[in-house]
Amino acid sequence: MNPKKEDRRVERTRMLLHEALMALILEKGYESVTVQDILDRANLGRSTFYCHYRDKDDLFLKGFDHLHSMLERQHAVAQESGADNPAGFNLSLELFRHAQQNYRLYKALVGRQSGQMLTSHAHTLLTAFVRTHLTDLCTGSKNGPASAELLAHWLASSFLSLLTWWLDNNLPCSAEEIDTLFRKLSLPGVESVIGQSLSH
Amino acid sequence: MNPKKEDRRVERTRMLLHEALMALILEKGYESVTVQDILDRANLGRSTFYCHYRDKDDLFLKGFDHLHSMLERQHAVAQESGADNPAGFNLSLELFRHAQQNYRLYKALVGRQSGQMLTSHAHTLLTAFVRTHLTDLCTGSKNGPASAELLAHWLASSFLSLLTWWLDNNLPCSAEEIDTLFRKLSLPGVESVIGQSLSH
DNA sequence: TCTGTAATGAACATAGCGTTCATTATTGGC
DNA sequence: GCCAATAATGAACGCTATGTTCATTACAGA
Repeated sequence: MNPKKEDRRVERTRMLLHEALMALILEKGYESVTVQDILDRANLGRSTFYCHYRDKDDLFLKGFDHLHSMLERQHAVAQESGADNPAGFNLSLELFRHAQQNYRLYKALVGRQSGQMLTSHAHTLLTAFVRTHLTDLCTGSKNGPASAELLAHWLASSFLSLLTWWLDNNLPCSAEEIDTLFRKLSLPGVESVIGQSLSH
Repeated sequence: MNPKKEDRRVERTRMLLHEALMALILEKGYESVTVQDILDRANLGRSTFYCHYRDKDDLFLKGFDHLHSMLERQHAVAQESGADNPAGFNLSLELFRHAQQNYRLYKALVGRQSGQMLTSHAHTLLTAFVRTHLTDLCTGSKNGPASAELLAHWLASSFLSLLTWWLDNNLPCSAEEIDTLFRKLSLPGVESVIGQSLSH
């Protein structure tokens, strides 16, 4: 019953699959990786894969939950460091830097060649994260049809748009510069809609 | 040699295929429409399809070029009506209205359920269109790494983000309202980056 | 050592794609 | 109205990839 005592073969197998997928993503891009590719790379049997995961997306997303943890951690940090940064926007620079450090992986995942799956998932995570931070800012302001939901959706799109451009153009500027650009492009719009100045 | 004198069976066949695809998109969404579905609906043979088009995307995009024509026409109108609207942004309202009129189709095409293909194509078209209008605004301004290319990319993303949200939420407000929102969100950012005020 | 559980992998069923080719239908030119 | 050129047909095929089944084997832990 103790999960730790669960057969460690399981954990090992899952790790093998995940690592094989990651390596293949770097080589071919997510979309063109096939289940058979993963199996060959990990030296595992076909049925083994389907014992653990429903399909390729499932394998990837299960391993991708660490981004969610990362967002949560960032959330906690933002909370304790007080309101020196508004609406969790400080996350953007961290993400740009992380993308810079893991350039090839990010490009394979979120670049033009990648598919819908990941971008869509990342958008969902980002939107959810930003929304929680925006809710307080939006309540009480006469923003008409502009809900926190809409703003979060738009901000996530704005961020991913710049990230994609940055990666597809092979990092033509530093993470700090692209982050500055992101803020200069996005924050004025948010301010003008919620009618409230955000400290920057 | 006169293209008009080309066998009119060709034109008819292509129209049948295109209409079948459109009808099916409304029913099942673009991604889940299969070539066989189109064939069954159009009552055409499999080989006939591949005589005319490379694959499903090809069929769709060939028929989709009318949006490109629409953009070109809009371009011409903007040219002759003078510079009363900056940067071709007057296009946005037209597109929102068109989306409202063809609600079900747009939702099937650009909504959450749709795939990458169309969104990506629309993004490319929009980016190209906006870029030509931005080039003059950007030259001569000290915008650092912010190129017209980047701004166009970002603006297209911003527009598509709002369009998607609007459609996925079943048109919670009017086309005019969502367009106003688009401008309020996007234009301040553009102004702050190119350091130049855009009319209203 | 024994026992339950995980891994195996070959075989199968399914689905969709894109091609081929011999045959049939239609059209425009005469 | 007839003919030659061209378009449409559709069944059959090969291919790739998916996801499932099941009897067998390997192994970790008590």
